[in-house]
Amino acid sequence: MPEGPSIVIIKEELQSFKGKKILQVEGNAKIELALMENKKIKDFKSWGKHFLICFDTFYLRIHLLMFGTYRINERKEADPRLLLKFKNSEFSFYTCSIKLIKGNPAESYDWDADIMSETWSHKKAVKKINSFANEQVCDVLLNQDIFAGVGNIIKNEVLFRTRIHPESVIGNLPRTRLNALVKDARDYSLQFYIWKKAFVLKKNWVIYKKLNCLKCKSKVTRAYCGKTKRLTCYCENCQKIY
DNA sequence: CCGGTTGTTCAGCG
DNA sequence: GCGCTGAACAACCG
Repeated sequence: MPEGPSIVIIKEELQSFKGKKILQVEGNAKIELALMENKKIKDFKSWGKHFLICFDTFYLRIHLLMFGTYRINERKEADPRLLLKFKNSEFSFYTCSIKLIKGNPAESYDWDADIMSETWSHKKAVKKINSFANEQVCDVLLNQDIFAGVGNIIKNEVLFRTRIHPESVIGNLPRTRLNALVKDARDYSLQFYIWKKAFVLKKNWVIYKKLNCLKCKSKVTRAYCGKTKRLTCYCENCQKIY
């Protein structure tokens, strides 16, 4: 479920609940559920992999982690972490992290760092990346302070699309290559969103979990790269190391 | 059918 | 206090 584009899709699917009054709250989240009863949902927001349910004086921050799921007007068999019931409708979240945070999310996030945001800033991202000169590209792409919403699939695909070896060191990347990387992180995330909505995301993967390189047909290398040690699929032949 | 994983946090250690 | 490692969480897919 959980890379940035998928969170934007959740936000869209829940739009009809905006402004509606919550009649009943259930779930095993370790928060004070009663606080939401008889309150109206002010807004839904997303920042990277965070999904936010906003109320007047607080908001819920939901992170789906690896296995989180949700349902709208239907239930899973498992106990919901959070179930919000309305007059003739409901939605629920499962196996996720939920925090209740006081205040307004507008002030607590760097919105320009969200890869899916209308206000995404390429320039700010480049500036931040330059302070990680000794880090590997595969780690920096997963840094949520720089690329909020980019996950392991987007990382793999972007590195292949830009022909950059995952273990390249930031300080060695020519400026044009760094710009291409940042631009494609944004472009591919928007593409991921379109493909995901059309249920054709997986079939459009070009390197992630592929056996052979689509371009040169050589065997795709699989390794747990960088400090993050996340599965990385890449082509030794087509992706240049800097 | 069982191992791996679209993710993050935290304890424990040197 | 730092960086690093491993555990914990927990469910679905191939």
